[in-house]
Amino acid sequence: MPESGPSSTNSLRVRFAPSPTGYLHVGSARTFIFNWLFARHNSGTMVLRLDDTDVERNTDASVQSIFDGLRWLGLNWDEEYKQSERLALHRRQVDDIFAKGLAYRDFTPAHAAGEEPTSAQGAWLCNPGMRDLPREESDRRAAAGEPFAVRYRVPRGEGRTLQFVDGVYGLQTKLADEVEDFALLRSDGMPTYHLASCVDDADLRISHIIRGQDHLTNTFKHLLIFEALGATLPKFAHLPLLVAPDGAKLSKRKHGSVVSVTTYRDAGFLPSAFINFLCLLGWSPKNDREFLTLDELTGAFTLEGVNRANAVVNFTEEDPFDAKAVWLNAEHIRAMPVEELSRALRPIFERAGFHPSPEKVLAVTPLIRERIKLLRDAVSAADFFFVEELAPYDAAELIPQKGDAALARRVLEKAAQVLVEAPFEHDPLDHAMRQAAAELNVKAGPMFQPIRVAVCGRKNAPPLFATMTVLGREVCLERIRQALTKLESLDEAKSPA
RNA sequence: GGCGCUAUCGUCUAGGGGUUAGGACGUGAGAUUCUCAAUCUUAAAACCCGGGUUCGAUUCCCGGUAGCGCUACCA
Repeated sequence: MPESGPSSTNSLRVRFAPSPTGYLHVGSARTFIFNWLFARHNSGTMVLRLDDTDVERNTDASVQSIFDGLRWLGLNWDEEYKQSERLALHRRQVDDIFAKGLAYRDFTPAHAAGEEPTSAQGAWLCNPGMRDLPREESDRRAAAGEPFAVRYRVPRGEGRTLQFVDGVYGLQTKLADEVEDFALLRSDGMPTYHLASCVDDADLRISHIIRGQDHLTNTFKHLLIFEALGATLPKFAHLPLLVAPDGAKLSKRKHGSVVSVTTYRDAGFLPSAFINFLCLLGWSPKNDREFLTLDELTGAFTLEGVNRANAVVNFTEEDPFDAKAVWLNAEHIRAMPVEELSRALRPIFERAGFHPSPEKVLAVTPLIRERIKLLRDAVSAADFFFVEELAPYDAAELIPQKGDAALARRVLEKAAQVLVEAPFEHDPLDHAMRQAAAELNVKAGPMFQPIRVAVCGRKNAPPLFATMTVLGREVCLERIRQALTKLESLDEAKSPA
């Protein structure tokens, strides 16, 4: 369909515009993901723009953390901008709007953040004294160096209706008379969010603005700015908000690190699972599917599938992660090729202080992959494969529920005998051990439990023969010997009593 | 306060004028198994309230209520 040059692709362009005032939080991540999905689904362009006009609150650490989060997600973007580098354009456009008479200077001193606005009782719309200040006086005061903000002169008393069709929420209308004279430029010369955002969206030819629903009503102001700019209006689509179980908007301040993307990363979520989970919050493929790969999500994503009600991320004090996110992560882990999963697991083990060879990790991976929900679970699921010396455990664990220490000893002694000779491969081991059980006239359960505890140091572990195969003959025999010693000490402790 | 948005199991959601209101997570029970896990079967669990419209509303309309958002020289 493109008729001209090589660079001429689709004109569909979306942007993700975080402001670097904290780490990347899950709501922002979802907005990013939806934009990305929309762009890729439609072969459009994804723009990343740092909305950093709030000098006071922006930090480099935050910029870093946002990039960390985005990089982890693994979704790329095509173009990158920083608003702070585009100030000249913003100011020029403000001058333009002012020159057209669509804005005016407001010399009222700014009130401090958090301070109650002057007329809190009713809706603040404008300060007629400033709005109607004669141009000569305005110019004179400005020339005299008096600080001022520039405000948009919202049409009043004309009964004008502002409207747009939202890609998610449908037709939105509002009376212009109900929109306040919002600021375009602060008295320190910095553009406001509304101005900078619209100027850049127009300049970067953004075709679809997909963002959080908290901007739904701001959009009326943006309509006015685009009009003043003489720019073509992009399409808007607002996303339902992600909220905490108490219904409040997810905030870094109130909910802490559970809303940070890095928390999920560090706990061992797979990016694919995290993305999958976030997509299911406020969007549905409408075919009862829950587990979706990135490709499947890209193929299925449409704005029509986005719903309108806020979605709860169901975390608690005890458990910071939504159970569905955890389940999806387990699903994605199981869907991963063993080779790939083992590669993902290596750094986890390293960080925990284990340094197994890649081959060993590869051998262990299939044994634990159905037993872990988060990557970090692998440490507690597999530690006994890597330690030189088993962590101390209660000798009583060696005794099967229906049995006594004597039985445990008989079983372990028999096992020690058999294992000296038995080939260390799964099926032959299985065969040999079952035969040993038959000879002892012991059932599988009571037979294998003492051995499992001896070899793994705990009752719950992966299947015994596969585990022993990975551990190897020497380690198994040594641990069984140690278990027998433990049993003796148990007897000694008991007998004098 | 003003303006706006929203409302289906605990949570995420499907659906839509007549359905046993579907799925998933989680929870309970059972099956399987050398333990755990995985897997399978199964159970409990929802249309915010009140009016209309209609032969019939959970679905459409209006009102109420509740929640959320915006109402900054924050974004």
